[in-house]
Amino acid sequence: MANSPRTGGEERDTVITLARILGVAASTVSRALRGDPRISAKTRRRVEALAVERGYAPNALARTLASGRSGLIALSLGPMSNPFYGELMQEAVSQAAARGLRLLLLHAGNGPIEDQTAQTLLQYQVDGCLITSAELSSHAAGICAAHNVPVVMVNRVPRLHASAVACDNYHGGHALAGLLLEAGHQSFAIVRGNPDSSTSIERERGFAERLRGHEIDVDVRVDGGSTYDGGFAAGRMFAEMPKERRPDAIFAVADIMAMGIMDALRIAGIRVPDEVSIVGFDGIAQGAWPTYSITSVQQPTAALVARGLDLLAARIDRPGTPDEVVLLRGEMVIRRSARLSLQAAA
Amino acid sequence: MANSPRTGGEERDTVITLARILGVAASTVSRALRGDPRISAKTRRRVEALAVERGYAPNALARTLASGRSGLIALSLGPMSNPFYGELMQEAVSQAAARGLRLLLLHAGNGPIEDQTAQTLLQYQVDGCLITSAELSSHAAGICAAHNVPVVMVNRVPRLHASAVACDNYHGGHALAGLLLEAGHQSFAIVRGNPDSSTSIERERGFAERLRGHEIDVDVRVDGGSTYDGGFAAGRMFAEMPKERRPDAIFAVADIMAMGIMDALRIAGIRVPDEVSIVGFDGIAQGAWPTYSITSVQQPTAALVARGLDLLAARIDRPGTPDEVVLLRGEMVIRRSARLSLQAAA
DNA sequence: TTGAAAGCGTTACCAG
DNA sequence: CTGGTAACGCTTTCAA
Repeated sequence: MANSPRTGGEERDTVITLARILGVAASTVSRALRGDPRISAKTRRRVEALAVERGYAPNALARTLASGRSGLIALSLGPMSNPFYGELMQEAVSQAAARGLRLLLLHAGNGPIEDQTAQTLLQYQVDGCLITSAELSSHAAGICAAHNVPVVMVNRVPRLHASAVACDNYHGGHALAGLLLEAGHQSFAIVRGNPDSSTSIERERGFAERLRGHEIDVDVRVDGGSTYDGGFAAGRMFAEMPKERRPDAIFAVADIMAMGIMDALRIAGIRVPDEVSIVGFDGIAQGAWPTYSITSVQQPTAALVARGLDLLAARIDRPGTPDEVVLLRGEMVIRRSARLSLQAAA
Repeated sequence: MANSPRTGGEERDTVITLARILGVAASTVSRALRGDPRISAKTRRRVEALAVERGYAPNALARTLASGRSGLIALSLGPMSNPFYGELMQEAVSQAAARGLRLLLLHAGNGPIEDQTAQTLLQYQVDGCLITSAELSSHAAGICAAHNVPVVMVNRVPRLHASAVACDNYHGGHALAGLLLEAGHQSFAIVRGNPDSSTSIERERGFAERLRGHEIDVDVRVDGGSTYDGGFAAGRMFAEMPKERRPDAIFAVADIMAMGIMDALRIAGIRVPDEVSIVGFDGIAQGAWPTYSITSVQQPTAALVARGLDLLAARIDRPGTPDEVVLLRGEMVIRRSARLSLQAAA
């Protein structure tokens, strides 16, 4: 006798329990419960009724062992200090549940996913990985590839083989630059996030190229590390510049940095958008707070997650399916942190 | 042949693979890998060496099936719009990993945990549940109890049978009231969170009782729903009150609401702390931002999670272990949103 | 100290 | 349409 389940609790029902009660085979119960079309409607109803009556829940682990499918998706999240990841997570939890998938939380925070963590992927037989931002170590990525565990990156386009869903960052940056140009801005700054993430790079590229189309260069480029503090530091730097040399429009590649910048400027007594226009990216809820009211590009969070799960499902169901990169356009949200016309200029 | 693992990937090693290579029994490999003392040091070394060499990872699911222990902890989180839960989550992920446990994400957001979700607990044989805020439906709680799945609530003291770890909310509220009294405040308001959560109730009670000790009553009580928007609405209400009738000290039972209140007051041109003192609770990172700088009680997040996992571990290892409620004191963090002395009063 | 075999709960295959 | 049986990968009991 191998198993000694939790002492005290009543023994759980199994397919065999149900089968015995109904006088059918265990395999019949199993098939009926999964809606196998070969089972007669009558038998199916009897089985289902009994299952409900007794509160039977199939053992997902045993099922995995037998079928090779766990219904588990590994989830890795970026640092929670950026509310964007929290929003993404909530979306992921509810959408996964709706599809009958469970999320196994692998990692949250800065820094790469440790190799040791990658073991978990195998140990728990996850059907796939959903990775937002954080980089998978190449070793871990190798493990996934070797064992055919599909990987989908959300909000980042991968260097390594993996599928991805991201906002069309280039397009968003492009659009924001357009908005600022129309408002008659002359000198521009960019506050970068993580300087080697595709997200930051593409947003910057879209922005800069739109300016170049007007023969304008970005005057200042600073790294803000995708954090509030980084934004705040950048904001202080702008505040300390002599007014003539200070850019009159700033693009923070993440709203969370825009918030830091705005706070630093406010403390320095510099008025937004009267003296400086600020635009951000992500469309996090906090950006809509009245004290910030950030003009931004809203990430299509729900769609990002939905398409991410689609890609995962496709590669789970048809292992050969090639990698795919999906870009979704975000919507520009115009609020009050950037001025809209020349008249309003100082 | 039941199983058809992922097509394409090399077949994974199993205890049997290793056993065959070494010319020993599978049970020997199993025992050696788990450090069973009965295995000779020499055999153990050989097994370990081979396991490392081949990157062998035991199948956690098969292990669960045989042993009854999954190493899985179900995690349920409150709404991510309150950064406190994000902080708690990061802490939970890293501490769980350090203990060799994995987190299965059950739920995140407002609203109770659905009954259907509770099925997951059984299906995946979780060893225990860590629940922050959100209420477990009584049906779900019943399921846990019947199957002896230990439940620990973090940041909330349960009505139902379950263990709990929380900040000493009463004490925190008490301390904050003391601070405001010392500063010479005369009239007080409380902005409640979720009016029937133990968290909100205890914070309010501690605060009010300290005032009562000085024969002072709380003048205004409003519900803020533990959200920024709720705080903002409350702040607007305060701003609209005639100055003579306006409380000169406000206790928001959550920092996130304090932020909303402060923004509303700032917009109305009311100066903090010169005209009104604000204190919050939780000690979230955003509260330290220079534009807010909230005087608050810092929750001992890391300790909360650590003790929570301790309680869970205890009940997993010794199923009979009785429920326990642990209260941890938070530290008061004095910043600039509340004035400190009479002089500073308007 | 080690081996052999049974069993965990499910699904898949092959008969009927 | 349904039943029987083997198999998934591991742990555990029992025997040696």
